[in-house]
Amino acid sequence: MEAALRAIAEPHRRRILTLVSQEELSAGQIASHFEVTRPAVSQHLSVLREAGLLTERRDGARRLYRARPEGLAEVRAFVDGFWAEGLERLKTAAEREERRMRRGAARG
Amino acid sequence: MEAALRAIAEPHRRRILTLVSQEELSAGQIASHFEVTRPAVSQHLSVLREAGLLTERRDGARRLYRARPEGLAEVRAFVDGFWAEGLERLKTAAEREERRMRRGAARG
DNA sequence: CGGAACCGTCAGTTGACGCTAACGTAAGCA
DNA sequence: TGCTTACGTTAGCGTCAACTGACGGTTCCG
Repeated sequence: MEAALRAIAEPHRRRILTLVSQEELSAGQIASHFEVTRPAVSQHLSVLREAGLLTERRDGARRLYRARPEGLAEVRAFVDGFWAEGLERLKTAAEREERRMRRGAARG
Repeated sequence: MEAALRAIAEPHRRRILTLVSQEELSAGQIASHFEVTRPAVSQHLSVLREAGLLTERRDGARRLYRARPEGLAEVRAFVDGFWAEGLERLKTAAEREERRMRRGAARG
């Protein structure tokens, strides 16, 4: 999970993931969307691949990349769990508040 | 979103968030769970607070912290959206495969 | 084989991050 | 007032991350 989080914490890499989530693209096609040099994009692709967020496939002299959403499973579990806890807490707080209101109304 | 992702990419900060997601804790109580020095924890708390993942409340000489799950809204939207896209893609791929299987069975 | 296209990798630099030690501040108590 | 507790903040250091430029390895075509 650590690797996945560090990977998507970088804006370029999030854009790369978005690009290859819809269609399979080559390294050159991906690099053409950015202003940084091609080696930089290549490094980002390595980071994403080692984090399990990308699959690499060779096609002749090119390399095609595609998103691998399963790599975000742990991250999703953490964030969703945290979110659910938060909602639960807000809910119980609201209920507590409601009980207090009712007590107040009953007493005057 | 950038700040939130960078914040939760650090293991100590994830543990801090988990700690204060259940109950409100003081800086000292939080620091007692770690082996790093208290100033280090204080810095982590600052990062989390500036990322919108924490609320700070003063109580006399102490400062109480509590998780703020709403700060993860954008992160959750990104990850969940990515996950949904992936599932959809896998689903259509499976359907395509099924059609191919049926064609193969019909022809021989 | 020669050359072009496509892409990864290797130094090397710059900036940011996480940490510790030392200091400063605000609240509580004798 | 003086001491203690509870924290945040700053300066400084080591380390890592992101980037560029130069180079090397494949693949395809004439």
